[in-house]
Amino acid sequence: MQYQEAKEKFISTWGSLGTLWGINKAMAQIQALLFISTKSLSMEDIMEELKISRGNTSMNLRQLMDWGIVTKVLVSGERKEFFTTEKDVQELARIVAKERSRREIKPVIKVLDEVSSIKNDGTEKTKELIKQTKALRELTDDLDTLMNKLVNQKQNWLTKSVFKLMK
Amino acid sequence: MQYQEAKEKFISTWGSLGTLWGINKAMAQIQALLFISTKSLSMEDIMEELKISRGNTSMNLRQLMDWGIVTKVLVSGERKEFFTTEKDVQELARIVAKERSRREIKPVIKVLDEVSSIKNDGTEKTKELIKQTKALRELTDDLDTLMNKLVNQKQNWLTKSVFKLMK
DNA sequence: ATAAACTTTCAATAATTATTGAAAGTTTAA
DNA sequence: TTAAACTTTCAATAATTATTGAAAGTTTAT
Repeated sequence: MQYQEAKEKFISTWGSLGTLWGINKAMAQIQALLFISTKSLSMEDIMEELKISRGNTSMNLRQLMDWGIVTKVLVSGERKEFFTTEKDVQELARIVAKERSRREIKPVIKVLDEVSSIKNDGTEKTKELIKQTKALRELTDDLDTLMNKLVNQKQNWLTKSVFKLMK
Repeated sequence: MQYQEAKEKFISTWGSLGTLWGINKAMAQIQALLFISTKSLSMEDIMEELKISRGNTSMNLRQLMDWGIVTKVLVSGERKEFFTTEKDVQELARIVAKERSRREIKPVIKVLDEVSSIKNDGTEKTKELIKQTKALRELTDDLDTLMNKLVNQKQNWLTKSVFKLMK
């Protein structure tokens, strides 16, 4: 496999994996392209490489910047904007975990709290609803906490003590 | 908030959260309905509660059974089939984690391996591609391993030692 | 063997989500 | 101030994904 093929394979795989970390295909592909690029890229560069429209590129770059994954870089002597992504995978994971927690998990916990605190009228079905939503709330909360803790250990978090402990 | 409202809120929230654990809306809603139900339900029951068609119900129930989340139960004296879901949240998490690892994460690791093992022709861009896909491969693999380990600790895995260690 | 009771399949359709491209908006240089 | 260079916006459209419903298939009771 040569460079070009490998690059395309990486970009398309990472793109379709986007759903796993909660973002859309174009967004993931732009990030993937920047991730393996040795220099920052302009909108023009990205459009050309990924064969997507200007509008699409603009919107998805903005979203990536909202997530804090991509940043603008000023290239002296150039008028147009250039973009780069966080290059450290662990920092990337930290950002993604934090954002998903904030955007998706926290709101769900809130709803589960509301649902599990309805008045217990003593009926079987009400008891079951309360019991099960409470259990789910706790699990979701635990997973969220764990994820954030893991991911906030900036140095070697995975390969160090936690990991060994669990052998 | 009364029972009916709480129930609907739970089902719709859990349904839209489906993407977070990688399944579609109807599938997640069926699972949610079964999860808070005190007895097993027939296809008819599910169709009626969720206002979805017979075909949709049938297909999504089959998928849930493929995942190993839902099982048929035989109700004596009844000809039609009844369904129930795993009621223990931790066991549920275990199943979901295992399936997602198998269906999504493992295949990605395979591609990252292929890409990162291309011939190093010494150019900057090739070195970058190899370096970054290797880093991503390791992170993905570590997260996958960790997830599986966590989730295979059947008893109190979250609230016990791991959790305390990370305080 | 037959028919009633039930489930599955799948082509058609609907709903949702992503993408385009051109007009409007903004910034910079002269 | 003007105009060129660039970015953003958003209505229209395309692509994708989910859902329906009726025909085909299966199982069970008699």
